[in-house]
Amino acid sequence: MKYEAVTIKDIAKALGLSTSTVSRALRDSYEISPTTKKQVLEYAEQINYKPNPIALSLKEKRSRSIGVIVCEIANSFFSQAINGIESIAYDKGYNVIISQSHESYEREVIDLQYLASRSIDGLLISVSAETEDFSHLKNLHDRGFPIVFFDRVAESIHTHKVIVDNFKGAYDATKHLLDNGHKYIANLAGSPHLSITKERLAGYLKAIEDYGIPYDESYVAYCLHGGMLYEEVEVALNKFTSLKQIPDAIVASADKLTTNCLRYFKTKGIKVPADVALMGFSNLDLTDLLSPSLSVVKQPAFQMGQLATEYLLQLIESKRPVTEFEHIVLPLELMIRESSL
Amino acid sequence: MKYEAVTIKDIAKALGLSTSTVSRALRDSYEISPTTKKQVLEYAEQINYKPNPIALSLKEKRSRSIGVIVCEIANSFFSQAINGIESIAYDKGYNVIISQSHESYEREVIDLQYLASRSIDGLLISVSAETEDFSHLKNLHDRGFPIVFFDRVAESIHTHKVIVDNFKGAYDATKHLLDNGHKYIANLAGSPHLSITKERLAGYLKAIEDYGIPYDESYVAYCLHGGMLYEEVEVALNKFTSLKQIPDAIVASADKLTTNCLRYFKTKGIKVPADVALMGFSNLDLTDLLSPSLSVVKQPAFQMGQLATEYLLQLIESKRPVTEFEHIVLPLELMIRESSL
DNA sequence: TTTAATTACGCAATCGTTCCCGGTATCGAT
DNA sequence: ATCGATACCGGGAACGATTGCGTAATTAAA
Repeated sequence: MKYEAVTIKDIAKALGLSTSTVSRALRDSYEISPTTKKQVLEYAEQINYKPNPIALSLKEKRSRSIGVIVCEIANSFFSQAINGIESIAYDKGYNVIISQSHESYEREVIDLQYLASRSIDGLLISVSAETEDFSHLKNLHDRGFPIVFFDRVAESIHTHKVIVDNFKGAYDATKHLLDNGHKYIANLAGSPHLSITKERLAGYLKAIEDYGIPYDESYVAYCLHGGMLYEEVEVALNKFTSLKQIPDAIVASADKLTTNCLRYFKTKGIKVPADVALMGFSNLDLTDLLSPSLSVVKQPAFQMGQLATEYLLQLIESKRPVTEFEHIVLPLELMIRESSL
Repeated sequence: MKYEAVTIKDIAKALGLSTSTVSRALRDSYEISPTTKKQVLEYAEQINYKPNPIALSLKEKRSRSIGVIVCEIANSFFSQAINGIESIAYDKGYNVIISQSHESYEREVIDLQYLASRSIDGLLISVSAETEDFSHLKNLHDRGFPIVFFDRVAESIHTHKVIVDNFKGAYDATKHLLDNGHKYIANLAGSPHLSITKERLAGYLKAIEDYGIPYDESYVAYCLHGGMLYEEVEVALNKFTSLKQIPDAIVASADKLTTNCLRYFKTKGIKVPADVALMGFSNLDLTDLLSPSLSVVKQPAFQMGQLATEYLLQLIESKRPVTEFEHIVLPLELMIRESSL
């Protein structure tokens, strides 16, 4: 079933004018007499004329829409970031087209192809947990396509990036556990390919080093899907709990990692923080209602989305190639509650 | 900074052919010789030619993208529904453009205008809590624009609708509390304008009626923003707790209502379910980890998104006007846990 | 009264693609 | 040798809007 919309031609025909005149009248050009303008404007209003954005896109070679690729929108960090993205895009008159990679490299590549084939003016992306090869992004970027990374970045691509101080966040979280007397702190890490995983791991390592605790690699476990699958978290935690010296605290490096960790403990009847303390990265807004209430490292997701979008629009609307790129590092917020005591 | 993409003209020029021939070769027309086809295909591949979807949209009068308007994507029900929407849209080669009304009528109208001005082929919408007047949707629908409602529907508009059995969900939830010996059951309701609020309220009322409990209107409180603001929930619960007969159980009729209710009790030191039992509509996937674990009525959000999208695409791709509309009512799932015992 | 300037509008190209018309060339059949 | 058929390809309009340029009509200036 077709939805026929009114065009500038309909107005022109009805009023016995040319399309040029109508177009100019609508744009309030000085070349059109006040009489004609009034006539056109009134008729356009009457028949509810709306300019066709697709025709404009074709002519102006811009669609006024931006693409966003994240792993999952049903993840509080990303839905909050998208809120930030949307708030800026909305103000500037841009559409937002969202795609999910579901942590799959293949899907990310397809999404990118799909979006980049000229229906978007620029891209905001937080790469998938599987992504090791960034050539799909690099190709596009090299051809001048505006891309801004947030949270999970491709280090090898030289463009704007908005991230958080993952090193410090993990360092502070680990330090807090150490200060509370924990000695055997394990790190439940995300995908080893991700920049954030590496940085958070480094922060963790530095903290235990600063406290004179020898590094034991069996205290670090990676989850290739970033904790999206309960099973991978289960495997990792089974590994920890079967060590001869069971960890007395855990730092979980991502949202799903943290909650699935809590689920594991609940299932196994392990008491938090009595048996094991827990502190994780999370942006859920009800971590305070969990049992026990969760100590978390919280990212300024909304602000990250906003900043990334501002930089992207700056790239898109810049007249000439941009060569100076910002590398924004935002602070993280530590929220200490019951689970880490 | 501009991103120049290759067009069919570039291929035509490079190969000394006309654009018509190139176009036909790319679409594998029988009118083109195998030699020419091969040549064109290979060159197109080489220079990474991708057809311009905007030019196609202009010509075909369809954009192959659908709009979605929800109140908040940072709401588990909606993010799950969007996952369902996206899964179908992706399979059928459609883009998804998401807008948020943030429960504001004004914003919903603007979003709709923005989307409907011909950059989308159809719309999926769950109306905002504020929306009483549906004329913005009615106008569009009357002009043949494909719209499908899910969850929060406009009863007066005759089109496909995908909802859940809210009446039964609320009835069963209330019945469960009654069966557990609760007598003074309050209903924390959402916006009185919403269809779901009315249906859920009706289910609640029927249950207490069936159990011979007289209806007392002071046991029902509406939250105009659907619980999005903690303050409105606080006001409602303050009202309940100041009654001479304080409710011994509460049915919360929406996600945010439920969690904010729990937050209120935690803040006030009210024990759940010892002091007051709680049962609410929620799609959070960690209600089992809350303190206490939450009894919920859960909606098949993903499936709702999928179904709504299938019906929308059916409308969009139908050759002639559709006059028979589906009114899908899906069952709800009751998950009994600690908070309602 | 003639000329120059101003006003107000139309024509046509453009964006990238498709598709309806043609057209030419080659071949086989008569 | 002529005709018809087939194979193959190009020209140009169209989608909806913008815009540079041309021009008629009107007005002002000389």
